[in-house]
Amino acid sequence: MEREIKQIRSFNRFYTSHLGLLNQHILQSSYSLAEIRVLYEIGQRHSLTAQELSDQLNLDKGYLSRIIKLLSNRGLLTKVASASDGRAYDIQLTEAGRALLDVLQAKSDEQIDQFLLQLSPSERAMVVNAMKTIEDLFSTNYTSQLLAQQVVYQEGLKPGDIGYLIYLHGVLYAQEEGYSQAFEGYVVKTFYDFLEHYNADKDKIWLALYHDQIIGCIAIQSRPNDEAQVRWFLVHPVFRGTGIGKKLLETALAYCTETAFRRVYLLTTDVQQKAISMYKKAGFALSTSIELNQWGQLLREERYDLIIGEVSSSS
Amino acid sequence: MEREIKQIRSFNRFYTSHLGLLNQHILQSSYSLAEIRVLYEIGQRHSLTAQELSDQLNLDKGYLSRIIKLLSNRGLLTKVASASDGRAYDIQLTEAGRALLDVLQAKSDEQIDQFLLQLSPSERAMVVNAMKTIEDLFSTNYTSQLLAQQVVYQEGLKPGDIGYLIYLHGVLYAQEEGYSQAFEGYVVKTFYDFLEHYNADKDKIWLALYHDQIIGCIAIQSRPNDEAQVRWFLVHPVFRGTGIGKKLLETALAYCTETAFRRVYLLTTDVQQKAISMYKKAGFALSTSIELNQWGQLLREERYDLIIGEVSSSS
DNA sequence: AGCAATTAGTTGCTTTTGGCAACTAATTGT
DNA sequence: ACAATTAGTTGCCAAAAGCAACTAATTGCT
Repeated sequence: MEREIKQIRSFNRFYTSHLGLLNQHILQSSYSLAEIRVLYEIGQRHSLTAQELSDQLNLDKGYLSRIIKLLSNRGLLTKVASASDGRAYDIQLTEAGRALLDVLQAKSDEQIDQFLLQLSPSERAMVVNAMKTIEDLFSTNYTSQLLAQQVVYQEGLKPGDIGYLIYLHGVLYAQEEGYSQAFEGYVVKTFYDFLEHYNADKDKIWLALYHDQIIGCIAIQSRPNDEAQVRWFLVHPVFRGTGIGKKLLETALAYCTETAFRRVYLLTTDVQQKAISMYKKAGFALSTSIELNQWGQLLREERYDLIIGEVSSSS
Repeated sequence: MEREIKQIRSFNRFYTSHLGLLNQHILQSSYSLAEIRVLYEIGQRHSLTAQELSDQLNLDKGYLSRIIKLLSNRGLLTKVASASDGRAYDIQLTEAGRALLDVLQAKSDEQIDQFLLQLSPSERAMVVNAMKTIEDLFSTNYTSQLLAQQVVYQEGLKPGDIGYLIYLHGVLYAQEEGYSQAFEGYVVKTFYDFLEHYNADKDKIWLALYHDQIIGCIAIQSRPNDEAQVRWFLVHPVFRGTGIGKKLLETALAYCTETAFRRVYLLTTDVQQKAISMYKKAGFALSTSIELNQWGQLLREERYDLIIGEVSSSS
């Protein structure tokens, strides 16, 4: 936690100075930062009262009153007596105000553009994704359900995906279950096996992506005798409980049905209760289990099986 | 690009208001924002001159001079005549200044803490990573040389490292050489092989880390007959040309010498000219080469060998 | 309905903030 | 060695911003 606070503090200082640079062009215009913020806010929200502005921008109402008077004198905005409150005014931009705002915005956009040009497309994507992440997580009305709405599903792999999946397994299982480094080696082995015997007609992998980042995964690996194994079923903790796991599992099982696998099985450990309950809901039943001392833990490895066709659709 | 600019503009407004909220407690103290920023900057960088402060914080030197005088009068900082420049002063915090800064920082930390408590550990990690990314890519002194000064070297692996290394190989070789997805599968295989025959006494891997992120790597895999193979030699493009590759290679070869390997070899392709020139500088010589149609490219795979003891130290 | 309390907005007054230019003294480049 | 540059200071001034007293409309309460 200490380290995280330090990082955030550092970022705040960094971005303060960055925003300062961005706003320099405004300081060179004949308007103050506060004036521009007022213009901007009105532009954003069509019509509002001085009170709302003062709340939103944290400006003293006396100061704000003068700013509004000045902007009004210059013909950038109009005050219309409020219909519902005789004390208040609805403030709106005039055409001139809108035009000025557009010019200022274009200038600021140009600076952003200038900066973006120095980056490669993938670096740009990184920046934008990082900003989205921060905005999403900082916004007070945040729920993981909201994040989940932006998740995209995709079948198949692009370069880097396998590595990232191994990374996720290594990091998350270490963090959550205390698995040792050896577990990641095991994951490498399973992927090696998958790729070695890869059959494009039968083997499939699906990813759940949030802003191009993998946050969920499931795969079907074909086995002899029309059997199939579910592998690498994983949902990033932030996104759990939002239906992403369910969706992935459904996708994979639907595929098994249509591809005429006779039986689907999977291996898991007893610590994965959340996943196990999803398996059971989907019709899987425990078939065998063994004690293993593995990955720095004493674990019970369980095998679950599902006979296709026998599923009692319980959704 | 248009979409990206819009996203960034939105983030800037969002974070402006966020920072405004964070800074409110400072405005309630008896110091101005500028004064606090000065204190903060001095606290961060132990000792600096007014000039450096002015550059860093974008403050007018006249204004800054007065701020420094005021803070000095209040006993928060001291001016020591610079040893190297008779015009300049080294500015440092006094104990009182440090104490004040600590109090202010504690207040701001408390706010950040309050916010972080609402997030899960992995959400916190997401925020911190996103901030790091932005900071890295935005830093105006985005010269890799400067970034490289913050790079830390480390021997051995922690959970997630192998996956991340595979990820880096997959992404970078696809981006830079156009290698197909199959290349990443090959990397998985090499890691599988490494882990399968892992011998803690002989096999080693070194990482170069920037803010805990892997940006460079090299490994030594022991082979029969006192031979060793150099593997996964990689430096993230942003950090190339900063001596990180050289340092990694030197570390690995020094290890080979002291571990009494007789011969070191490595496999590479002719497109890796930058790496090859480093190998040659280190004493490696081309031994064999074959044409391969692999990973979506027509490549010449080359083997380089170095007989230990025969090295003509050319550094 | 009537009256006290509250609220939206304005204005006068004041302090603080911060920019600019002229100045001193030390340093650098040629 | 001397012009040009640089670090830092100071005087001067305008813009920015806070505070309190004020008007006029609204709300709440009995």
